[in-house]
Amino acid sequence: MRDKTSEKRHSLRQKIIDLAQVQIANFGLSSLRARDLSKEAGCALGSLYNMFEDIDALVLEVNARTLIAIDEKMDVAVANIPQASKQLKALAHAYLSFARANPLSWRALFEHHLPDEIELPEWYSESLNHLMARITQPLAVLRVDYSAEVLAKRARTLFAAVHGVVSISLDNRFVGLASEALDSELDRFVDVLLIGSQHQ
Amino acid sequence: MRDKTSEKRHSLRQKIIDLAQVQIANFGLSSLRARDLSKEAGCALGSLYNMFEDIDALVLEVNARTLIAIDEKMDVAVANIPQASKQLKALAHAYLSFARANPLSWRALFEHHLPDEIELPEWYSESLNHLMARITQPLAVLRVDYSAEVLAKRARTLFAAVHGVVSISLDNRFVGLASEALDSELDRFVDVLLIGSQHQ
DNA sequence: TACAATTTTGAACGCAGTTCAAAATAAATA
DNA sequence: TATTTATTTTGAACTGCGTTCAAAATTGTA
Repeated sequence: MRDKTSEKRHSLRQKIIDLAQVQIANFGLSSLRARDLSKEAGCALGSLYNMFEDIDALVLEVNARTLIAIDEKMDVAVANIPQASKQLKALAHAYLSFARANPLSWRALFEHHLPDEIELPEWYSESLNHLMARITQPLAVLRVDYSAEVLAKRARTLFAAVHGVVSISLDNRFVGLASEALDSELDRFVDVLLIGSQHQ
Repeated sequence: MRDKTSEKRHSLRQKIIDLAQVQIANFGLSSLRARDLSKEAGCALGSLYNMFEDIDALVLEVNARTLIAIDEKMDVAVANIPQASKQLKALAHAYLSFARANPLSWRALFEHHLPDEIELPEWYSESLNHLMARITQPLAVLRVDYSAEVLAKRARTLFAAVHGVVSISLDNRFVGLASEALDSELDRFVDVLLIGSQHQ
């Protein structure tokens, strides 16, 4: 009967992650409540803390899924594109497109901060690295002169820049670019980066 | 005696903003506590809510000061630089330098989110616009062909990109660029943007 | 000085994450 | 199968926080 028990545990755990994911997607990270989740999952409040160290740990699970979802979109985006520069553009647009389609899940990735001293779990960092590798690949083709080390730096800088543009545009703190304008602005931006990098 | 009262009110208000500013600078936005502040300020808990609508309003005051401080650093940074492209680089470095010197205050600017529906007060938006104008100015010199509208878009995109690079580098979520490497990486990055923009 | 208006106060409220002793359930043993 | 032991689940209770508001203190006025 051990299987039955641990199976139930596992399926409840998944159910809770599912529910948290939906909640974050629909109402944002700040709307997540331990009590709501346990009620929806049909378990006791304390059971949540049997499944997860704390709410942060649960959020990490949801964010990991978001990272995977972004990665999958990126995978599809570059699938039939042979040219490396076009691949990079496609990646940027896929990122924007995901952020637009899933703004609250996407924002949760960056809103969520672990308390100081606490490190990200390795499996989470690996997801991040995997995402970064998506960028490294086409960049390596464009800049065969880059060492692995430089390549890694440039890939992260490139990601950071695109992320910044998407981020500030979708946050409505700064008076916004109209949403339609954002596509062409991002397109042009990646062009500028590529051209600049080539002429450097 | 009316003057005495409103003067005291005003100085208590300033004192509370001062205290909140120090607290955020030293221990981050998430360490701010209404009870701590009132204790340190030597007033009752309720008095805080006579001075500020809520804690968000207080945070906005602190963030406004941070924006002003950034603006001042930028002002100094470009003071003796005639060349527009060098000014833009100097602005980027001033931004990085401020973020590095005041990481928690700087992070509070972006960590803090008002609840949905609630708009930023106009005086705050104006500070943001003022900061943006710092970038618009040299960019206008470099690209006299830009209309005012395009100029505004490009300035914001430029800011967003630089912010993204600084942001992701200082957040320790992504495996970090060594701090020394960041300066030269940012320098090169702005070069790429400028060169790319010129050749576009 | 007596009264009215204003300001300050801090106990109390609601809500949220987290804990943990007790209850329920499952496993092991006789 | 009946009994004991181990494991898991439970939810009331604890703590900490932002916020409120009736009462107290203070200030202004007649």
